[in-house]
Order: sequence, then structure tokens, then C-alpha cells
Amino acid sequence: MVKNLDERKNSILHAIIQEHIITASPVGSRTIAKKYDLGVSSATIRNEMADLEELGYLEQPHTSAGRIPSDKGYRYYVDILMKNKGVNSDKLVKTLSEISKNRHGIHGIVSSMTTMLSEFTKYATMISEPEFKDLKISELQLMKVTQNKLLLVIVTDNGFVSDKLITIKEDLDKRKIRYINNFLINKIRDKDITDLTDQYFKEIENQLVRKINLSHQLFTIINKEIDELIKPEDGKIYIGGTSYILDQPEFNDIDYLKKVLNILDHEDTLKKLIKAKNNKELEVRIGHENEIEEMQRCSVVIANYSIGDKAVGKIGVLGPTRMEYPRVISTVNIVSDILSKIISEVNK
Amino acid sequence: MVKNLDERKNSILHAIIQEHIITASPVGSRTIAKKYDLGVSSATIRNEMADLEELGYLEQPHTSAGRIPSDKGYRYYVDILMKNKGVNSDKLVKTLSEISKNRHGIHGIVSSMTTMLSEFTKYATMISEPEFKDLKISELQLMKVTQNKLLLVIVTDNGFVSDKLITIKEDLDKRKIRYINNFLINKIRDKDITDLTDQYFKEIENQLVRKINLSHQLFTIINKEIDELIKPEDGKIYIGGTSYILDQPEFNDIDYLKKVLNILDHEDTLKKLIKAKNNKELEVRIGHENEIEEMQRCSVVIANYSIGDKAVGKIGVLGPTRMEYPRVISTVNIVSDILSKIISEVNK
DNA sequence: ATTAGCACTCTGTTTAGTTGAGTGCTAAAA
DNA sequence: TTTTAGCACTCAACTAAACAGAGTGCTAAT
Repeated sequence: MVKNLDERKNSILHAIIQEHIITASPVGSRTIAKKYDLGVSSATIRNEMADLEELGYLEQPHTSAGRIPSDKGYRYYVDILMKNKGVNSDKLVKTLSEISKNRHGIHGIVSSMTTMLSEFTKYATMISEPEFKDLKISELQLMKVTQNKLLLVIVTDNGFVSDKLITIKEDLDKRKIRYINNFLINKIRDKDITDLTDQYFKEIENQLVRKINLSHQLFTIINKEIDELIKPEDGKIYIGGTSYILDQPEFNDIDYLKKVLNILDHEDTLKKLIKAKNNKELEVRIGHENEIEEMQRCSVVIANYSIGDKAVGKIGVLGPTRMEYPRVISTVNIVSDILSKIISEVNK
Repeated sequence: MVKNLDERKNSILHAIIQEHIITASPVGSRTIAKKYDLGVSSATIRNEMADLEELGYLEQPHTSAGRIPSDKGYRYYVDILMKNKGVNSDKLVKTLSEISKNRHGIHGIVSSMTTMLSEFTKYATMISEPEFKDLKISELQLMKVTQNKLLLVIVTDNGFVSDKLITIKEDLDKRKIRYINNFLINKIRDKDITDLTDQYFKEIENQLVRKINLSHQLFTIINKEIDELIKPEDGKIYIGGTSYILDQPEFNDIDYLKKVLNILDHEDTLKKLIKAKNNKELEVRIGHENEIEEMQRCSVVIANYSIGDKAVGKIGVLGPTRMEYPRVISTVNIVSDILSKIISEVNK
């Protein structure tokens, strides 16, 4: 759909966007002629700019101002013009790697990653907690702890362990417990989540009750634990660098700023914001490409991070459409790689 | 130290503060005379206001403006003048109670509590995750899962369960495992955290190794798990309602706003902000009473929430010094009560 | 001790004028 | 045909002056 422009239009558009990203103000023909050595006069550039505006790549805030890139202009820039100049990644990689050493627990890691990402990009950032979907249960065991306390331990195929201390009234002897364990694990092990319906659990309970005496209470708890483990609630989304938003002149409008912060304040809208539409590795959503109306003066860069080839979480950077795309994109890529590695290791 | 003022000064100061809290602008003598039926003329009020300024309860932004309350004025208001008019607590209690039903897991609960608190107060809010200190270990068991996989389960006196799947090279038979279990639990059960030093663990290991053949690797993992459980890292602090900050005209200054958001962005400063100095149930920190310099144009209301009589976390509300103290204080109290209850139950 | 009256102060807003960056168009040059 | 110099025109942003109005402090009368 997007047709490539001729070489001169390319370099003029490129120059205008670069200039605008730096200055945040409309860019005039004379500035381009002076600062960028394109070998043509400002008048020529002026004519080209008029063309680019007609084609939809540029906009004019008012008649006697310079031009600013449109969303379409940025899209062309991101897709075609921009070179992915790598950031100075050594320092970043080093800083990020240290996080895994100094912080333990998913929370510590994700939260400091979010902070780091915002400190390197100087934009607001979001990272979602890893979600483990399509889990299968590989171990399930009830163990007697004391007279009337049982410990239920469930292990999933990815090595996650969940447990619950259960207080029961009845007294289950070891043989009974062993029987239950054997029975349950055979019915549940490696079953797909779609098979473990409420219906299925009812069946199992009926079968089990027929064999041995077992309280409904105990079975309900087991059922609930399994449910919570394999259908975990949506992970929290960590936010960092909100104060960087204020560095951007496009957010000087306090009403608009409020709308943006309001979106970051609420998990549901936030989730919508970083929900990747397709399963691309990295997605850049520019201005109106955002679903959320209030975000249509912003851009977001979204990437997945994964265990193996399964995406488990999202990394997002939020800035004005006038965002430093090359720098942000390569930073996000690096963070995504490292976070994937760290999470995979934690999860071993 | 604070000396009470006479009755008329009280009511004038009260009126000025109330008026200022509503309007956010300097309050003049005529406004007070008209709106509040104090039975005296504006001239008299004017004289009293001059007195109150001299005493330090009021300030004058410039000669021909009205007066605004000083930090000292607010302190007097909070300590002496203000009546704790209860908020309409029915709806609040109901909304909060529903959270515990619909959300499971500490995260879900604390995070939605934070959102609720900010929606009811219309200020920025912070709630720290519960921290469980002074834990003792009441159960510890190694269990064989497969040939070379052991599950380590540790239960603390408050019912917390922690577990770790350990992959080992050696093959431990059931008798050996039972021996280790018995040995360890006897050495560790109900020991105070101060007794479980690295030194002590070394001793235990030596004793154990003398009895049976045991890899250093396994023991190290056990040691580390115990450490992490009883010396948990600082809990996350959840933030809500940052966008409400923008509703307050005192934050229209974008530079100042940036400083405040910056503090909310960083866990360390945030922690400093809601760190309660004394063990009071509820603390109001007005303006300069805040340690953090950038926060000295704000007030924070901080309360503990607890399990039994042990404080496990903090609830904070952040607003301008011109905060609606009565409403905030009673809301915070309610949230603290309910959160205490919910957390205590989750933790059963 | 209180209050009415009044001159004075200071901010915030409005209005008019000015500046300057930038455009589009035209006509000349390449 | 393309490029460029030149110029009139536009419009936001800034500045300065004028103005309105809320509020004070002081004085003198009650």
C-alpha cells in the first residue's frame, strides 16, 4: 500500500522528521536547507514539502508555520527511512544483567527492569509480569503434616510449584492419602487445560467417593487450587518513568496529561494499551494506530519476552509520536532478550 | 508546645482553612464575614487575621492578597479544630469488601485496594504489600518427587508455605531423606530469626555431614530457601490515582509536578515517604514535616494495617497540604481496618 | 473593642502593538 | 523543465500598557 517516494523526497522527509524529533517544533524549509546538506535551496525544499503535505506525510499546524510529520509520515519513517542504529548496548546489557544477580523473585526483577528501561529510554515504560498459560500438571501430592493438616503440592510441567496447607476435620490415614494421590494424578497428569472442566472434576469426585470415604470440602479445595494454578489471574503490569512523560512538550497540556496518566493508573486500560494485536516480535503503534482514543497523540513500542518460543509477557515504551524510535526499538529489543533469559533461568 | 487560641480566633482560623481547602485561593476577610456567620465585621476579622499571621498560623502570599494557612495552621487544624466527620462509609465498606471476594492473591487485593482508596479520596494513594517479619519455621520437609528431584517445603508459624523443586545428582533413599528431615526440623523449628545465622547453618551442616553423606549443593539450597523465606525482601508498594494529583491547582507548576511524580516513580524514595516515624496508628505529615524536601508542599496521611496487633504494611494518601483531612483520615482508617481483616483471613 | 470608610497595593487579565519565522507565488536563471 | 531568488503576506508568540478588582492597613467614628 505504501508507495516509496523518490530519493530526494526521502531525504527531505527524513531530515524533517529527525529535526522535529530533536526540536519538537514545526520545521521550516530554511532550517533544512541550512542544517542538512541536500544540495538544493530552501525554495526547492519548500516545493517538495508542499508535495509531501499533499501526499499526507506532513502537516502544517497553521499557514505560516513549518511542517510537522503526520502519523503516516512517522509510519513511513519507521518502516522505510529509519536505520536501526544500535544504542551503546554494553552498559545497558551490563546494568540489566546485574539486576538478576541482585534482585530475586519475579517482582524484584520485573520491577527493576521497568525502572531501568525507563532510565535508558527516558520514556514511560510498562512491563507485564510473566503469565504462564497452557500449563499442565505433572505432579500432585497430598502430604500429611500433622494430625489434621494436609499439604497439597502441585507441580506443573514448567516446574512451577504451588502448595496449600489444608486443615481438615476427618482423619485420613496414610494408605488413604496414597490412594487419593495415585488416583488424582492419573486423572489429571498432562491433561490439557480444556479438558479439566468443572464437569470433569465432578466426575472424578464421584468416582473417588465411590471408592473411599472423602469429604467434599477437601476435594473442593483441591479443585480450587488446580483452577487457580492453571488459570492464573492476569499478571500485574509494572510501570516506570512516568515522570519522564513531563519532559515532553506535547504533554504540557495539563488536561491531556491527566488523560494519559489516568490510563496508566488503571490496569484494564493499561492492558489494552500494551495488548499486541498480532504476534509480531516487536510492534510500533503510532498515533491513531492506538485503539485507545486518548493515546492517539502518543506512540507505543511493544515487544514480547518469552520462555523458549512461548511469549509470556510484554514490554512497552510510551512516548509522544515524536519518539526516538531507533533508540527505543533497539533498547526494547535488548531488554526483551535479557528479560527472556532471566525469566527462563528463574523458572528452571 | 502548641497553645490554644481563644474562641474567636479558633472559629476564624477554622473558617479560613475550610474556605481555603475549597477554593485553593487566598481567603480574604470579607469572604469570611459574608459566608460564615461569625457575628463580627470584616474589619474585626481583618485585625484577627493580622494577629493569626503574627502568631504563624497564616501567611500572606503578597501584601494585597488574602491569607492562606501555614503548615502550623494546618497542624493546629488537624490536632485541635477539625472534627472527624465520618465519610459515608457504607458504600466504601461494601465496595472494599467485595474486593476480597472477586480478587484472589495478595497482589490482586492490594492493587485494587489502592485503586479504591484513590477513587474514594481523589488523591494519590500508596499501599505497601504486607511484610511478614519475625517468622519462625514450624515445618520443613524434603520430599522425593522423581528419581533426582526433591521438593523442599517449608511452613512458617503464620501458615505461609514456601517450596522449591531441587534437582540433585546423588540418589537419596527414603530413609536418608527422613533422617535429614528429622534432623533439620529439630535444629530449626521455632528458632528465632536472630539465631539462624550463617554460622549456625555451618554448624548444622557439619553435624549432618558427619552422620550421613550429603552434598554441599543440597544443603546450600536449603539454607538459601530458609533465608529468603524469613528474611523476605521489602514488599512492593502499589500506587494509585496519580492522575488525581493533576486536579490540584498547586501542582499546575509542571516542574514541581515532575519532582513529585519522580518520587512516586522510585521505590526507595517512595519507601521513605510512607515510612512511619513512630508506631502511631495514623500519622498526618504536613508540609515541612515531610523528610523529603520535594514533598514539603504536600501532606501525607499514613496508617498501618496489621495482622493481630502486628503491623504488616502501610497505607498512604498523598495530597497538597490543602488536603481534605477529615475525609481522608476517616477513609484511611476504614481501609486500614478492612485490609487488616482481609489479609488476616487470606493468611489463615 | 468594634466598625465604617478610604487610600493604597498588587495580581491577573485584557488589549494593542511588534517581532520573526515561515509560507506561497512570481519571475528570472539554469 | 527545473531550480532559485525575491517579496508580499500570514500567523503565533511575545511585550507593554492599561485596567479591573480583591484585599489590606490605617484612621476616625461609634
